Amino acid sequence: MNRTAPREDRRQLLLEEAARLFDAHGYDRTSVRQLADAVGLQSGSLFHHFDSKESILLAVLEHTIELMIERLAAAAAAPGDSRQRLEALIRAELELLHGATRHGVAVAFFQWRSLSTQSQQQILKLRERYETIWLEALELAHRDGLIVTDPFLTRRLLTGAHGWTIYWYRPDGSLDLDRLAEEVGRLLTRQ
Amino acid sequence: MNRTAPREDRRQLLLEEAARLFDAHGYDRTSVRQLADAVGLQSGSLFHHFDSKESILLAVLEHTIELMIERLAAAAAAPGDSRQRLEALIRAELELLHGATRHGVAVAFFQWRSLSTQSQQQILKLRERYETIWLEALELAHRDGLIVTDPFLTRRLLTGAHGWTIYWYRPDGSLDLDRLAEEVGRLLTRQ
DNA sequence: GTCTATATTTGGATAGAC
DNA sequence: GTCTATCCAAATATAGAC
Repeated sequence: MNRTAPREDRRQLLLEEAARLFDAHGYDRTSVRQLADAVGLQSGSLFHHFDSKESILLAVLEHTIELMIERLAAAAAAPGDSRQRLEALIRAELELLHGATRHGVAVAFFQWRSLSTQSQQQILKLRERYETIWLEALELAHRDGLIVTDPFLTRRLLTGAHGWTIYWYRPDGSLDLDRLAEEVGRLLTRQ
Repeated sequence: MNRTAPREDRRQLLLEEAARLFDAHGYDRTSVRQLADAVGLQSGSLFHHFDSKESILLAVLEHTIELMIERLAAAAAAPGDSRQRLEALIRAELELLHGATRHGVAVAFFQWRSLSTQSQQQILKLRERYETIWLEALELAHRDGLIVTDPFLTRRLLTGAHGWTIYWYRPDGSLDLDRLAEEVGRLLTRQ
């Protein structure tokens, strides 16, 4: 059975706890001692697994964005016309932002500035694969007359609108995620 | 002549430089030594003007949000129908984000999490006055059938879309600010 | 009101035993 | 692979002279 090896378990656990802490307090205000505590290690022991604190953030981001690409690609691959595809992507991104993956995704949206310039470039390259999926769907929607603003511009505005939901949207409130996705879709496409 | 006193000049200069540095590097990665350097002081001398590093961030935010309220209120007070008012507010917010006020406004959007919980509450109260102006305009637009999504939801999505422009929009590029504002307006209102 | 000097804490990271 | 112990740098903030 495809059971993860203990070695990978430990690393995976650390990445999850790191995502949670970086999301809750910000990368800069999270100490390596807090990270170590969260996985039941002494701070020095962390450096057996990672070269530096920054490399932990980098690993969180890489892992998270790979996952984002996977989920978004799956949503884009579902059958349907351009409207249905666009709705699927909106729904997928909101699920990434508010489902089980939320901590890592929040970090991906709002903590990348704590990386060195070099690491930022590296992450940007990864992120481009994610954005390409979006752009293809938006260009299709544009050709079909579903959206009238430029796809590139539309995506950038949408990125901000979606990312910001982290700061106000609670899926257990009166507006459920399906409904939010629907409203975003209405706003984006012909009303 | 209403000339600012030297005492106020110094404080004002520090707030401007602090906004610039906090915007460029983030509050947490800006040291008091850098702040002091930027205004030609030794680090210890800063504490004659401010109680703590956090109180500098708080002062930047208070000053900036007061200014945001002022500008937004002015835009809202201009004559015109609900569509024109909405367009004026969009334009005003984008000017705040990309004009001379941009550093402070960027800090207001993305650095508030570095404040203590108490200070965050304080800033939130101030910010509510800003948001009230938006909500009134959006409710008007909603009554006139200009927008169909809930005004409150619309504002939250718009906040994110606008704030995120910090990370990609450059007013000296091919898309000027008037044009961007126009596109945002198109997206928001009936297309 | 600014300086110099420094107290004090905390942070990331390393060394070497086990 | 983890622990203990600790190094070292950097940070915020303070004290007291000028």
